[in-house]
Formats: sequence, structure tokens, C-alpha cells
Amino acid sequence: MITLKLPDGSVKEVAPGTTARQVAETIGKRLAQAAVAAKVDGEVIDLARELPPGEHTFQVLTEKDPDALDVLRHSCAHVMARAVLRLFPGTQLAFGPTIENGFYYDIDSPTPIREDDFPRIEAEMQKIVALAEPFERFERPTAEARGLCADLRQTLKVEHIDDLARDHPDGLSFYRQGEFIDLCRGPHLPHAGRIGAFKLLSIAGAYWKNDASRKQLQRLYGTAFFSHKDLDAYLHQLEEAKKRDHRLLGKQLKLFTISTMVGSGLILWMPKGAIVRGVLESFIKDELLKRGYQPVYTPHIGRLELYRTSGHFPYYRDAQFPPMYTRPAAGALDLCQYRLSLGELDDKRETEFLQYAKTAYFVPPDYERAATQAEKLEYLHRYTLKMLETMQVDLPAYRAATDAKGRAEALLQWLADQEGFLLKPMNCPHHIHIYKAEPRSYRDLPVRLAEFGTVYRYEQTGELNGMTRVRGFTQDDAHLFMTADQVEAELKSNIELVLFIFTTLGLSDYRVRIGLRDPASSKYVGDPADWDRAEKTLIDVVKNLGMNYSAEAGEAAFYGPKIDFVVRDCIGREWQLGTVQLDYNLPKRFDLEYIGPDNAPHRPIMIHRAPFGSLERFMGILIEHFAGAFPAWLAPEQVRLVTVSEKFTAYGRQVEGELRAHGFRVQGDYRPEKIGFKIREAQLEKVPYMLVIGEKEQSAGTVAVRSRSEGDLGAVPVAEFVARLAREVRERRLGR
RNA sequence: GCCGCCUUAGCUCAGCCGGUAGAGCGGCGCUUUCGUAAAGCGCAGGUCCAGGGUUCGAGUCCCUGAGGCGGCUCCA
Repeated sequence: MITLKLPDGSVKEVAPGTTARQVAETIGKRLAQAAVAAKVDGEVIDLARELPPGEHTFQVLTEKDPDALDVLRHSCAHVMARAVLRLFPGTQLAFGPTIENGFYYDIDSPTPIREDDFPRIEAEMQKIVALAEPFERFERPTAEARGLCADLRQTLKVEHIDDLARDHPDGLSFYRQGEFIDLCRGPHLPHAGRIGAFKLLSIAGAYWKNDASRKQLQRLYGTAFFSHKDLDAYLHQLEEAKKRDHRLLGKQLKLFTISTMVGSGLILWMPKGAIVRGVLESFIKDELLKRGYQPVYTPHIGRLELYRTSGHFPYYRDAQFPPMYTRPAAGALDLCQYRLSLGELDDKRETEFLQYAKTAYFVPPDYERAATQAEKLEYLHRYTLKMLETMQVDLPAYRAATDAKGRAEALLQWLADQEGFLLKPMNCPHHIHIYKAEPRSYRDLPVRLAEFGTVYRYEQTGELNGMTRVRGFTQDDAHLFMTADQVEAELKSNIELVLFIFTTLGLSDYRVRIGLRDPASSKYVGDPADWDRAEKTLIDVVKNLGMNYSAEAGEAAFYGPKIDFVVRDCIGREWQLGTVQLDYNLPKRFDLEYIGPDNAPHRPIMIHRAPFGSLERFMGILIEHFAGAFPAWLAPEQVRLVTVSEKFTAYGRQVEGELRAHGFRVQGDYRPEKIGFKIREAQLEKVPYMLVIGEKEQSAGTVAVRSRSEGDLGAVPVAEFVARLAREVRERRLGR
């Protein structure tokens, strides 16, 4: 017998071989009709599946259950794939999972699919849904499954089976629906007729198995619901969310702009945006001073040697603006050094090298693109020799070296003596040298150096996004230098600082991610023992604070693990804001020390932290968070005075002066327009308060207050309005 | 960087099968002196992203490049 525990606590015994649907029928006919799938021991299964022997929890899923929506969407992905196969014969299927608000299917079709094709595909899907054919599960031994996929000419599926044969030696499942058969774990709807409403949303490129070196496929995104009403509600919600987009609001509200001439990913803060940023900066600066931080300033560039020492230059070469050598040819040799140190020339870098070589008139005449890696490196070597010769630089160590690695090292020796600078990609090396500028005692620790430090990173063009992913940004950065037994308290205090900032701004929808190193990757520097210690400390601190978190391998910085605060933008993309990073490595690389109570030198430990992340990204997220309607303490313009007619201009100016004298950001609108028009403008500019001034106010010495969100609040004496607003600003009230 | 799409007035956008460019808002001028989300009339404003090609003729078709959007990959 099979024993099932139902959600209401009752227990049901059924015979072996009973299907989930049969159980639903014994519970109730209506329930069986409403059933979409079943949940056994937390796992969602088809209604047609026979229940496994033993004791289980059992639940029938109906349309109301969120898990049921996933099942529906997964089935809809199959329907879409089936429609695509009909319309685009020869299409290869990859993966078709559900995602948070819908589903996608990765495909490789002989003729690329375009958004114009969506209506045809949707019409074909509609036909399939109308037939209401069942989804039938069947299983095959792995070898046979491979054969079936091969017969279906689904080469990607065959490749996938080869990859996962190890993990599934005892067979794989398929689902058949009409002529369509797909390798799939399931579960699925009983039949396609249950798909109430669906829509294809977009199309994008995606790499096979998420690997950029593999083939790029087309990813078709769609969504589906049980009812048209739900679909319409979702589409409406999408439209509304788009109106909060910081790129749109930034333009409308004149907060920031990006100019092609200045460069992609470089934010120009317009006066209104600059006000908000300034208020945020003083907010955090005051907080830091209270917490024992010391503000510092450092320049925007630093010597290459500095970043060779820190590791930033060699490790993130491709993500930086090119180095600036005072001797131009050194730049070319630097490029050679880098390629030689990598020991390979991939297609992209080979093209770059050829272009570079051409401009220097050093193209090897017999250069063949099809050369092997070894031949390519040989050309690179000959090019380097030619450069050195022309520059009349004699490098015996280079000549003596026999392989690319040796040559790279010899070149680096020479480059290290060349004067070269880098736009700073991080502030830490500069701050480290402030730490190093004086001898430190254990009594001085922790030393907390803070700066709104602007850094530059050459992000790939496809990554740039409004204010959230840029090439020049300012971190509210600080570096803390401390002893081992101060680490925990400092970490804790920094996490609390981030939380304080988030609370003040009403950012409540975030998640905490602990970034650990990926054991399989070689990008991390330092002693594994230090890493283990650092990772354990971070996890302990977060646990002790009772926070929810997810620990994710591969999300660490190259020098240490970190705690990130991740938020979502208006269309659901995640961005890292606040970050706290623990670092045992840079102190070693820069040979930092302090004198301990034992009168001997010790190595300090560093924390890197930026509660906002970057002011640019934070501002972008904040614009979306408030939908452009900043609370009074942050608003670029706090008060707009609107006069009923030009007769009241004088009184208006008097009130304006009074408010300005109290430090408020106020602007008077004295144009001979109707006040309805002036109010509309102020409302659209999202000014928190409008003060209407006419005959009554002038004679009574009052102002008629109108709130952006609550409308007419009635007249009050000017002094009273001043007191109210001052309090609202002081308390950093969020309003709504 | 990769795949797909987009780029027309300051902004939002129309512009058919290739025949020489339009609207609304905004701006400016005049009139209106007005009570809580748009007063009326008039005027100005365009290298149709850039470069090349096809064509008698290109905003429209083709190629290359730049910038943007959505993904993917990346993100110290």
C-alpha cells in the first residue's frame, strides 16, 4: 500500500500503481477536474504518474497554486517549440525552462526567427492549444534515448545526453504531444487545452550551455497564464514598470544625461541630479564621521606599477582603459607582453594585434591568419623584436628567453621601468599608500579611510546600461585596516551601516549574497588558508546577525570573499549595490604592517566596503525606487511657488526669499499662466510641495499648501509651513 | 564582445509599393490677469545617426561604422 498525507492532515491509503489523478478523483470530482498536477514530497509530478511506493505527503495542484503556473509555462514552452518546428523545419532544440515570469526555449533554426514571425508562431500555437492533445510521458534507457534524439535529428539534445549520460545511467524521460517529441524531465499539464493565454515577448541571443565560446542560439521568450485576465494584468504591469525606468525619468526630470561625444557609459550629472547626489553624499559623510572614518582624497590615475603590485592591472586587463605610457612605443610592447603572457592569440586579439601592427608599419608580410597558436606567437615575437630594434632597446633577457612565457617576463622587466599610468580601476591601492605613509601602531587600528572615489572600468559595450552599468563611477568607498580580532566587529558595523542606509531610503526589496571563491577557478590570489578563514568569518557574521542570505561560489572578488546587497530594477534585473569585502591579500602584496603590543610588526587585515556601491548605480536604482518622486529631503526642488496672477508676484518673491533663507530648495513660477497649468507642470516635475499664492494668502500672510501626493492641504502661515518642512527634511521622512 | 531589433524637429512619434518631410508637446512672440493637472492665435525649428553603394531619383533598398534597446557572456 501507499500511504499519503494530505494537506489537511488526513491520511489516505491507496493501492500500488495508483496515479495522482486517481487519488484526486477519490478526494473529489471537482478537485480532479481542477487538478493541474500533483505535489509528492515537495516534488511536482504529472497527474498521470503512478505514485511511488511508501509514505508520502501528497497535494493536488490547481490553477491557484503558483507551482501550477510553472507547469503551465513549461508546457507552453513545448507548444511554442512544436509550433516553431512546424514553421521552421530543421530547427534544433536546446533547453526550454520556465523562468520567473514566463518561459523561454533556446533554438537554432536554419533561418533566424525575427519578432515579425511572432504572429505566425502564436497562431500556430493557438491551433495546437485548441486541439487539447495530452502530454504523454515515456522513458527510455539512456542509449536508446540518444538514438531517439538522433532519429529526430535533434543534435543538440544528443550532445546534451552525451554530456549527462554519467548522471543518468538508468534512463531519460520524454514527452510526446501529437507529432512532437521532446527530451524532458517534466512535469506537464494533462493536455494543451489548459493553456488559457500566452504571448511571445522577445527574442535574444544565448550561448549553447551558457558558454561564450560555444555556438550562439536564439532564445525565444514568452509567458503564459491560465486566463486572459491574468495575462493582460501582467502585460499592464510590465508597461507600468517601464514608466519607472531611470533612463526615461532621468531624461524627463533632467537628472542626468549621456552624450555620445563625451562617451558611452560616462554619466553627465545635470543640476537636478547633482543636487540629489550632493544630499546623498552629505548624508553618508555625516554618518561616516560619526563612525570614526577619516575622509581622504586621491587622484584619478596612478602608476602602472601600483596596479601591477595590487594585481588589478594584470588580472583585469581587458576591463580597463588602455594604459598610458609616456613613451608611445611602450604601449605597443605592453600589448605584446600581455599577449605573450597569455600564451595565446584568440581571434579577437589576433585581429587587434594585426591592426596595431599595421599602424606601426610592422606587418609581417608573410602573416597567415590560419597559423597555429605556436606560429601566431612566433609572429608576435618577431614583431616584438622589430619594435625593440627600432626603438634601439637591447634586452638580452628577452633574446635569451626561449618561450612565450619567458619572453613575457623579460618584457615586463623592461616595462616596469617605463613611466606608465592607469586610470584607476579601484581606490584601494591609493588608500593603501595613505596607510603606508606613516608607521602604524596597534593603538591606531582600525584605520578607516573614506573617499567618494571615482574609478574607470572599460565595460564591454553590450553591458552598458543607463546609470546602472557605466564606465566611470564614484564609489562611496572606504578601506579599513585592522587586527584579526577587530574583523568581526568591523564587518558587523559595516553591514549595519548598509542596512541603516537602506532603511532610511526605504529600500526593502533586496537580497544578501555571500560571494565565495569558485574552487575550480584560478582567478583568485592568495593563500587558500586565508580564504577559508575569510569565508568562514563572513558567513558567521551574517548568521549571527540573523540575516537571510545565499552563499554563491564564484561571486568573490579576486582578492577576497564579499557580502553584497543586491536589488532589482524596474524590469526585474538584479544589480549589486552595497558591498563589504574581506581581504587578506592586498596587505600582503603591499607589505602592510603595524606594530603590535609585543613591539613586533604584524600584518593588518583589510575590509573594502561601499554601502551605496556606486553613486551612479545607486542613483539609478533610487530613481526607479521612488519613480522619480524623491522625498522632500532628497528632492532637487522641494517647493514650487505658484502665483494665481501677476498681481501677487511681489508677495510670492517675499515668501520665496523667506524659504530660501531657511535653506529650502525653492523656485517661484511667476509667469502669467493659469495656476492649473503651473500646478500641472510642478506635478509632472514631481515637486513635493506647491504653494499657491493669491489674494487670500497675500492678505492673511499665509500660503495654500498643495502636496504632490495628497493634493490641497489648505492654507497655513508661512512660518508654520517652514517648521513642518524643516521637520520633514530633518527626519528624512519618506512620505509616499 | 556576441545575437536580434531600433535611430526622422528639443521630446514623443507618423511617413504606403523608392518620387524630394509631417503631427502633438515643448520653444519664441502677441493677446488673456485667471484659485489647485493643459487659455487662444501666430511664428521659428530637419546634414531623416554617419559614410559608402544601387537607382533617372533613397528617410524608404544594400553594405560598413557609431549610438541605443532586449538578452547572452562578463562584472575587481
